[in-house]
Amino acid sequence: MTVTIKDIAKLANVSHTTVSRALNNSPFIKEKTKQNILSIAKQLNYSPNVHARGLVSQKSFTIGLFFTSLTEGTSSSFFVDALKGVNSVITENYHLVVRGIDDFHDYTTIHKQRYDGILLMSQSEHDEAFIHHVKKQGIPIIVLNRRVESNQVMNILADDGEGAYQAAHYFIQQGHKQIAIIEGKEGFKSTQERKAGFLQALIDHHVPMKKEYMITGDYHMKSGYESMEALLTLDDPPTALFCSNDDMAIGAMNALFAKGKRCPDDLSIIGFDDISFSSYTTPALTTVKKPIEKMCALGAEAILSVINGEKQEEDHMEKVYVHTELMIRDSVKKVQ
Amino acid sequence: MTVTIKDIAKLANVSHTTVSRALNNSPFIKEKTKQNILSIAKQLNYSPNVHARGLVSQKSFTIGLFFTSLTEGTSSSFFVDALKGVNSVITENYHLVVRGIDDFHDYTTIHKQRYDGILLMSQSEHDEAFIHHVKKQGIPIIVLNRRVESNQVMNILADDGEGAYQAAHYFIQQGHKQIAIIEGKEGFKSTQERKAGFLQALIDHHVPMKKEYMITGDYHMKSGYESMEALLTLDDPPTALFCSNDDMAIGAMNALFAKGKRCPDDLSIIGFDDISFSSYTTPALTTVKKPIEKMCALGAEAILSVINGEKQEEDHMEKVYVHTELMIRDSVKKVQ
DNA sequence: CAAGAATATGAAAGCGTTTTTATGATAAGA
DNA sequence: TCTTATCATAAAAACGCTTTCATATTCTTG
Repeated sequence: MTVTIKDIAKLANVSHTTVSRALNNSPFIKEKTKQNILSIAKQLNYSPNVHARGLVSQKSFTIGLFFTSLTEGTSSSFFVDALKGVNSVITENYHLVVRGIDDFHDYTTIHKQRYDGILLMSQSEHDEAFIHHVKKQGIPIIVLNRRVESNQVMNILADDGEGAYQAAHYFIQQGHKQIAIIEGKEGFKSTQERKAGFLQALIDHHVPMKKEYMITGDYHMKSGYESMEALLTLDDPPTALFCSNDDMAIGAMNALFAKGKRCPDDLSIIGFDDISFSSYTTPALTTVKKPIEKMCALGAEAILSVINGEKQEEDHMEKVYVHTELMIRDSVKKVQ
Repeated sequence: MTVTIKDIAKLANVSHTTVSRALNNSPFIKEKTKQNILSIAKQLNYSPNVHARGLVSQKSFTIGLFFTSLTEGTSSSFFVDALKGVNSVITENYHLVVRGIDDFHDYTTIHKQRYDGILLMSQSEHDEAFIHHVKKQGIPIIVLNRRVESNQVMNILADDGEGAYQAAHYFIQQGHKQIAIIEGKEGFKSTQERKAGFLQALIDHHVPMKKEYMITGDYHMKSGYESMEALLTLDDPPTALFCSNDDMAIGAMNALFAKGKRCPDDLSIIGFDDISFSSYTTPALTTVKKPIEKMCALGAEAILSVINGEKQEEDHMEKVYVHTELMIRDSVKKVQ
């Protein structure tokens, strides 16, 4: 039924070995023979059997794109951007497999013969066990988005701290002195880094911080909404609010509206991520853009170059930082 | 290096045949032998070589999740919901491969030995060529979201027409008579169905339709924004607006605000899809909920049952409709 | 207790490739 | 003309598994 190299061999009157070589354009084959074989293959709509090939060549032509979780803590645009980035780089004959780490009970199926390489969009330190397993299997892995301390792991990062610093700095430039923060999900590295960058800007510019101005969220809109409600009950509410992601910023904005207040007149808001909705809120949300798609494209290129033997995994061991950018829109007011 | 059934065989002092049988729990194996082999396998962290297995069993343990396009016309939440739905159903040992049809130059790599089954989240009639190819290869396929006329194809659909009908009907119930529509991307089936359902409701309730009230969008927020601007220049602007998806509804809402008008006081709006942002706009968007995740889960189950031989593809040939639901929130005002 | 039936295991073939090794044909050198 | 080097192709082995067919062992039963 399905056509194999043996079928082609028969028609071309050569051995299947010759066909294999012609298809992989080995130099030891006469040009004429090769062309003949190629044309027959095309005519028969031949497609090599991936399993047979994989069995002998020990390659799977499969790249894994893993997330910490598919269901939790990942905003959908984040997700899609990552997929697009990887997808734009890998060629047709590669399989891109998408999964969440938390889908697995154990890691026995994460095996070198199944994945030529793995991209991990990491959002939590709990991913370490997974990374360790993958490294142990000898699968090339590149961790995106979250800093991994080991210098044995390829790492591409957005400078979250820098981005948060930019946001806080912008508030200060605009004259704000009472600046609050809604933090991300506890335990996430991004949560810590953004908070740290934010606080550093306040310190550097001698802006005092109140304990009541620091609220823990979980990256969901709902928590932004609820945190905002809490802030509004304060005797001395802030004039500016930095949210650790856009979802929470939008939630917060909405809570503000629900209380009859206005943005940016009553409160200025900055988000983080620049999801596609940010430019369509009212007012349009000023936010820190994180180049997810670019990071993933870079990551995919790096992993492919390792797979194809063009580079060694060791050549990629420095941390690569991709710059964040403050997207200034309409949700911040200049005071005084 | 990697452990094979032969290694296990040696340790267990049996033939590799016996190991294979024990691992696949064949009934012809003594319980004691089997347990022994299983424990050794576990101890060695054995994981079967997918290629070897696939080569002989002609299975790939790979499910393809295809979209019309990864980059165009697909809102990100739509995307993620689909992934979640499929993912919740398939087991660990399956590979889920995600791709856009438009990523492919030709379909030679879409081959039976590479995919045990394919789920197509279809958004355009241009997908027919792909569907045809897949059918010809003998790969079980299930088309989601878009009605395919052939009764040789498994099909799971949301009743888009019904949903649009509900939306228009609700407008009419609330007393609206001047109802506009921003349509989706041209050529998409969903665009046509939603429009048809919308118009049908107007017809059934004797509400006249003006040509200027029908504007073609492309499912992106920007087109919603621009279409709204156009509507506002009309001498006799509508009091209600149905948008073919939420993204455009949000864009439209924003254009309304930009002109200093208010929703729903000056204009009532209903969207379609119920993306996660819909409940966090101000006002919260009334919209038609489309159960993407559920559809995909159903689809995945169906395809798995076919793959596992529990059902025949023929058993699934009726069109399955999943009901839409009108999510009533705050963006529609009762008039008079 | 012998003989056939039932049960448990093993040997070998085969899946479709790539790769290593062998062989035949042609060209070059003496 | 004969040997040797070069080139093009073929034969065979290997990848790790499943499955068919054969064989050894144990169990029935008259």
